[in-house]
Amino acid sequence: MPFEKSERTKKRIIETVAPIFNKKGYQSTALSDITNATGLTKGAIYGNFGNKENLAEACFNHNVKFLQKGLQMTWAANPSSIAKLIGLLNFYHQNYETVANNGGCPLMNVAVEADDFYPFFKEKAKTILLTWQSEIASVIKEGQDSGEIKLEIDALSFANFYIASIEGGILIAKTTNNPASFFNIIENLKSLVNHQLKITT
Amino acid sequence: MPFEKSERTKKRIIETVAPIFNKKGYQSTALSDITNATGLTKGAIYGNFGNKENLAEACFNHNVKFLQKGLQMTWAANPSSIAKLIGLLNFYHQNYETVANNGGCPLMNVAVEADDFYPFFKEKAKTILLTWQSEIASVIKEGQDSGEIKLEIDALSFANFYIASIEGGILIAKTTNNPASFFNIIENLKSLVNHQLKITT
DNA sequence: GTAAAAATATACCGTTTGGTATATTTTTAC
DNA sequence: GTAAAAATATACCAAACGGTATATTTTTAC
Repeated sequence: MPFEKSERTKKRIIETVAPIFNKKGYQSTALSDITNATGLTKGAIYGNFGNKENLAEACFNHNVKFLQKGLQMTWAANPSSIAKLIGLLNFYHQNYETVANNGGCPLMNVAVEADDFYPFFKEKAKTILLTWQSEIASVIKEGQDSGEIKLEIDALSFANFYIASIEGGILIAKTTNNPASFFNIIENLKSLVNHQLKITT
Repeated sequence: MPFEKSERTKKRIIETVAPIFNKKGYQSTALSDITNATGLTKGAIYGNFGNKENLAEACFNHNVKFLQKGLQMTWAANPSSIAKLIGLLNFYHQNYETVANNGGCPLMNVAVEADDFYPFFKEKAKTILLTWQSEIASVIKEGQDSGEIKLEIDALSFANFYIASIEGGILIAKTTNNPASFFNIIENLKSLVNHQLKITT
């Protein structure tokens, strides 16, 4: 079949280079980093991706996909709203090391790097962040409809707080080399979900 | 007096370049950005700072100083522990626009950029972060000693949560161009301080 | 005002950057 | 097996990078 090898090579390049972009930053990762890591030459890279920005975008999408799948799997595995919110916190806890070793949260990395100078990447980070926020908020609203979660809770406000704490927690844990401080954030959020959101009958 | 002009020029360079470093990143800010912004030549820059890294460090210190002074002023202005914790949140609220226009939280920016590749800057960010954390924790402990704050609160754990939420809040607000989402985090934290920490007689 | 010293500008250096045109190799289809 | 096509490697380009040696200007001290 045509294109088959090309697709396999593209995939291999993305998987090899995505962690490097996430660690060094998209601007600071040089073509030489890419050719060294893959063992390919510039000709091969440009033949497959056209330019550095296309490859960077493909790698960013790949980095984000891991976290998006985690949310989808958590949603699918847990019927109740409270269980979804707790389950997602468990997912982040269990995968902290993986994320940390991969260079941290790709959303945060791109947001910080692109914030003041790369409008395209910034817009992408913004969209994903808002989607994430509204997905959490929807779960809270569902819980309110089903009688699981207190009606006086502002769904969007709590979703915002939930996400901010997680992102800040990754930042602190990674910077101080102390995973426990991230786990502490997770426990604090669980406590908020169980005692501030949940209706205890 | 000798050295006087040199000191004034250094100060001017730092004040001009510090926001650029904070926005573009320390690696991605080129000497040409520096000479263009200051109107000086490379000779002048190198005469004053020796190399790019020294200038970057001086600018980072300058960027952090604003936030450190805010904490000191808040501590000095508020005798009680609860008032200190609330006062600092007010300080962050009031200065959000200033920080955002300056390129965001310098600690976050340096932590993200330096995390996986620049050990010196990463160590610096780590130290400042831990100092900040322990300063918040100390205030909480003082509040516990004076009978203002519940004894069952884990001071370090709450300090960690407090800082993480603020950092995450800045990230989200800046990325989504929505200051309100940062103010929302601030209000949530105030609520936690007033209802979870404070002893209400 | 003048000489010494300090600060700044100019002109250069080697290296690395992203990118491209072309040659070579590998894969595909028959 | 062979010819066409696709993928990769090679060799190059101009521009930008951080940095430095030296010349020029400005400031300082007397």
